[in-house]
Amino acid sequence: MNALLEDLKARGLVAQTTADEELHEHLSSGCQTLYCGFDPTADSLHIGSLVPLLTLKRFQDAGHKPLALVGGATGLIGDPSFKAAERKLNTDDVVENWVNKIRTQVSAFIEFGDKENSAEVVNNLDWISKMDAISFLRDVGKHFSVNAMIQKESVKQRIDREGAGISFTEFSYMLLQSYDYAALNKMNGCSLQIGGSDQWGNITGGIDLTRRMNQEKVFGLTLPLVTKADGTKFGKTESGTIWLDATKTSPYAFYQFWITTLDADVYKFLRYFTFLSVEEIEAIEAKDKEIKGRPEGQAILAREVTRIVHGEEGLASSERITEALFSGDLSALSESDLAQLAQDGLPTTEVVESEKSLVELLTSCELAKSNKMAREFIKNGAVSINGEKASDSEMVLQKSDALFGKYTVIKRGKRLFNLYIWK
RNA sequence: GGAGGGGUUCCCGAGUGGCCAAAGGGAGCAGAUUGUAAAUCUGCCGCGAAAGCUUCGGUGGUUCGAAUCCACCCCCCUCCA
Repeated sequence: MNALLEDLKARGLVAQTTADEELHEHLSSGCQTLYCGFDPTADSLHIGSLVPLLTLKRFQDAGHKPLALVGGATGLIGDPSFKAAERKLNTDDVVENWVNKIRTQVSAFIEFGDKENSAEVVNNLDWISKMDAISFLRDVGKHFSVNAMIQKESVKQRIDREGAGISFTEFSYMLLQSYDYAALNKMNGCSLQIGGSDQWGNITGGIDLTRRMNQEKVFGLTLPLVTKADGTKFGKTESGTIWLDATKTSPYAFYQFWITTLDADVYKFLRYFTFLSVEEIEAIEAKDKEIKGRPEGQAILAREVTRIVHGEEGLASSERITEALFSGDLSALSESDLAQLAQDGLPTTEVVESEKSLVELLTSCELAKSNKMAREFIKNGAVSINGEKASDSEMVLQKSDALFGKYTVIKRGKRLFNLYIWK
């Protein structure tokens, strides 16, 4: 039995594996090379990629060599797996730009150097772009049966479902990803591919192709799709996707995302997203069960994950804001506390006028999408100014009323804040 | 290339000339309750203070009036070649 694999299973991180017993042996017989692909579909990865990224690190910590593959080539094609509709193609330079950003991002999660198990980042454009159409069709395509490909669950809905469809471009995606595996096996001796459970079809395709092209037996392991107990989609909030890039989702917003994790999910997420041991997590859970009232799991989860993604500083600033906004009296904050909040990344809006209506203040930032919504929020009693509930929808705020003649903190709903700085 | 079916507000999906800013569901948001949970209940859910304005793939047209009819175009699906 391999300890790493046992730990992954205990964490619920193993959805499927190929040749389970042999994989145990394989991982127990020294440093193995594994890879996981990340396709550039935006200028940043989001928390959906966190599980595979952390899993690469788990393998590295156990002595294996992780390769992070950035899909410079596959990103130009688009993975159809479990996607309801054909996707728009992005241009070369857009994808290239994204590749560079994601390469940097991915690199933060694994360790580089000159050790046997030091990580590497590879780009499949390096080998796929060298291949010509004839070789692709003869050397790769010949190994695939269309009959088998259309049976794959990952493209079924696109083939069976009335109104959907799949282009040859996207249908070919599986061949490219499969070829990646064979190529990495040949070049780097890579013998394990990991990925989300939606990648099962692509991974097994790669395993088959590697056997046929290189006569090598390689393995696959998929990670579970992260789901929430209430059935809603993981990783989205009102303000959209939770990105790993601090300029797209602030460390504070990131921290808040984890704080609001459902009780029913929090211990599972601790297993998935932190490096705390399974025993430690079980102890937290047991303790939370004893005390009634607010559990500690969410805070620990938020702290651990924010630290992993945004470092100690990002965590510290997130905690400062959270502390100030949620457990204190806003009017008790000092001028320097308020300045610090702005510094820490609390959403901030500058006000140049010397007076402005509450409705306008709300719509000038993310707090309200339209005047109508702003009035609705005020009417419902959802808005408070410096901790005081606002009830007059036609209210006008003066600069002179601001805290220290400069700051106004407006809250909408239970947990959305904006700091206004009067100039 | 031929024949047929389809593109509706975030998603699914109803709507075939006025009663349609457009049923229903989901998601989302807000209030009460609470723990910055869950469950439940209530309200909101195109813009506008209102008059009204903009929206049902695109562009034109018919009509007093169009998401609904016509023409052309774009995109998707199915079958045939």
